[in-house]
Amino acid sequence: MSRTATDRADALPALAEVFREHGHAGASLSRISAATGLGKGSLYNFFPGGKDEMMAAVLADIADWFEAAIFSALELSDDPVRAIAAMIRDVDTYFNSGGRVCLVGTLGLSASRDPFTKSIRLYFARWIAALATCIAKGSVPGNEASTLAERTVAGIQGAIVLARALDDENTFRRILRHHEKTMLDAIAAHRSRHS
Amino acid sequence: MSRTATDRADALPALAEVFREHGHAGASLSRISAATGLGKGSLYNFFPGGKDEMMAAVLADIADWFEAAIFSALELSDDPVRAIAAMIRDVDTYFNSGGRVCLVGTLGLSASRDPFTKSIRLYFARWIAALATCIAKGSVPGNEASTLAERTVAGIQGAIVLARALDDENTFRRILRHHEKTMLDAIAAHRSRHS
DNA sequence: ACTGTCTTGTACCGTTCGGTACAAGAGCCG
DNA sequence: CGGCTCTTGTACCGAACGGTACAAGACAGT
Repeated sequence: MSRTATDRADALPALAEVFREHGHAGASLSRISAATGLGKGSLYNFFPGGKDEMMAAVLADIADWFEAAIFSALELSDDPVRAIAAMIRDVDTYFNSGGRVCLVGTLGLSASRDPFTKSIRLYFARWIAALATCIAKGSVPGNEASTLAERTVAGIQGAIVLARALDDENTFRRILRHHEKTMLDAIAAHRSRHS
Repeated sequence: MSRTATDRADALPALAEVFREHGHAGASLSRISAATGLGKGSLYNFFPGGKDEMMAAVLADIADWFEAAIFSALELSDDPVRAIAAMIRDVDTYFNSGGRVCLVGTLGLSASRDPFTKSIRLYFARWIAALATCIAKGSVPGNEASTLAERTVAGIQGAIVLARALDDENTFRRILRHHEKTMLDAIAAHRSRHS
């Protein structure tokens, strides 16, 4: 008995990968156990609620990471051009240029999303809102900034789907770069009009 | 014993819905049996290869439908503006404004896609190619038409993800309409430059 | 070192899984 | 109506499922 002093937080990354690859239904306890290196005993010690609690913990972890690394940066920066470029770069590395799936997005597509609908909705709503306020700081009118943010987040999700289907990282990066340019162009257009 | 004279083709729509909602892993035989109204005996009579053959049949059916209803129309029409508008309309109804998931896209995201990677890649490559040739017919240069088509298909997939996550049909339609306008604008711009 | 608490491997539970076997029944041809 | 083929419900298989129980073992406090 190793008593690894492992916090449940240490298992979350491996846990997330299993859910990403196999979905909620396909992530069996044996696969989870193999991926995390934890036996059933430890798993149910850390997550008494079973698979659903594991998924909830993973979603919360993802939400925290995005909030800290992306959303707050979008809202707090006073240089929207740099903030947008940083988001695009972070998104590219996080999703591994389309090689890594967005767990929140895929979970939302499946029928087993029911207990997590609120978390899923919040994740995307928060992303769009943060990006919209960032764009709006570049003198872009609010409603235009909102639709632009919405289209960008949707484009990122679509880029993941497409890059995975075509098994081509360049597809992902190409689409990402286009959205970056579109947002920066919008800011540039409204700024020049203001001068 | 009803001897319903049912061809396996009659079961494909219900089969597709089960796979759409629950994915390959989550679509258990009991669920499939309930959704199609066919017992295990009939299912394995029609699909001796089990779940994988069912999925393959569904994918082939989907590919046929898109080829007949969308792809060929994009390529054969000599009026790209009307063809694009028709595609947008058909896509909106087919995906039920984001209420219905794209099976090919979701399958590509999961780890159980392995036996179907070729079908998945073909589906998207075909869609992008057909849309690109249609756009190119509107005097848009080939490479620009290609990236435009790629972004549109990705945008549609992302719109499904987002509309499902936010549970809002308007999100889907809004994004769809934007892509329609973008393509038509590109055609209009290059056409006017030609006159 | 002893003890009590926390952690963990393992055995085990009932259920459901994908898949097979096959007999009973339905439709068709004569 | 008698046989023959095709279809289908049902029983059944071993394996894997999610989850529980619990004893053996590892740590911390004294």
